[in-house]
Amino acid sequence: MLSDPLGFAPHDHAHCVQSALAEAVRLCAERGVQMTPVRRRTFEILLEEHTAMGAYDVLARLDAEGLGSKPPVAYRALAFLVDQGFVHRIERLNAFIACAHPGADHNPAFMICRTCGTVAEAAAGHGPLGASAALAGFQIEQTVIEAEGLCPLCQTPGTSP
Amino acid sequence: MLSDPLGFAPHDHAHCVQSALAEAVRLCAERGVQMTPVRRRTFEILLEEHTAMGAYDVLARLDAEGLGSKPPVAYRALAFLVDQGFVHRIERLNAFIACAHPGADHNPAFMICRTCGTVAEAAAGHGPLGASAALAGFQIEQTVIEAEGLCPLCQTPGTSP
DNA sequence: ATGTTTATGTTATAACATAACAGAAAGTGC
DNA sequence: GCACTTTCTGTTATGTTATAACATAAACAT
Repeated sequence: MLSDPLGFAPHDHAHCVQSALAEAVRLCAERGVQMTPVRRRTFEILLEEHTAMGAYDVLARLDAEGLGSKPPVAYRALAFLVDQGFVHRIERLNAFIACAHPGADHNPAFMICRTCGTVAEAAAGHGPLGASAALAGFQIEQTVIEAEGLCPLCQTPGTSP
Repeated sequence: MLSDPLGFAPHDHAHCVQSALAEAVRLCAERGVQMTPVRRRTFEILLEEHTAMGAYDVLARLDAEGLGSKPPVAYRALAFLVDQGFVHRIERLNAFIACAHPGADHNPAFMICRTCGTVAEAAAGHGPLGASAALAGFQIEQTVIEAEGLCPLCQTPGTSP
């Protein structure tokens, strides 16, 4: 139940929040960067929600807790978390999601359910682009790999989460 | 010179504009949809520029030609062209680019140069997600595969296009 | 010719994002 | 500790991307 590489299965959520946060704190110390209250809380919000959230949704939560009410507050915290690899940006949704594997090697791919909005993270290399890019002489630095479709639950009508 | 699957090499541009447009017109007739003046001109602009353009950039061009000055005009034309597979949306850039292979089977991947902004289209299946998705029971409908990095020219300083 | 579908024009606003600068807090060297 | 530097936060203002909603017009079908 704790191992959930595919993301659509249920899991021990309280545990994954705690361990991801602890790991992030550890990595920050290791890297000499600061896990400040705003950053920490932003990460916690994303971990707790366990779904992709827009920057303004995160901001609303921060605001409710007195941690900042203006867009740059949320965008800065999110940028930090993305830089550190604790959070990923989902381009397709203009949204952010807590990383399922903080600290691990990173070139994530995402599966986005168009019905329920669930986003699951999967591992990916640089995908099929590796070969094309090598041929073209293109030097890949980052890849965005996102699939949209139907999650297992939403494929059988009436069972959407 | 006419065959340019990788996109970074030079090619006969006037020819590719004409043939892509003719092919699109043919496909519209075949599909019973209308290639109206706004849609046609929008496609031509993207073909001529041969680069990823924001919706508002396209709109500025349409406006200059008296074809429409309000955002929905551009967004509607672009949505139509994307639906028909004549144009692709580059999520990473919030931009649109004319398709290099109109009518062909489609699950394109893109290589985006962060220095010069050139975008090249490559073929891709559903990428590495096919396997993960199958395992997870996720039904893929569409994929976004975009790589950001340095194109061949921009890797050697001083030679950026 | 009349009704139906499809496309365009326009207003207004929503949603997403950042530049730029002022002030506060944390870390550094002495 | 104190001065200095770097980093983070607060705020104003604005820029950029995108769509809902409704009115008008053009194309198509019978």
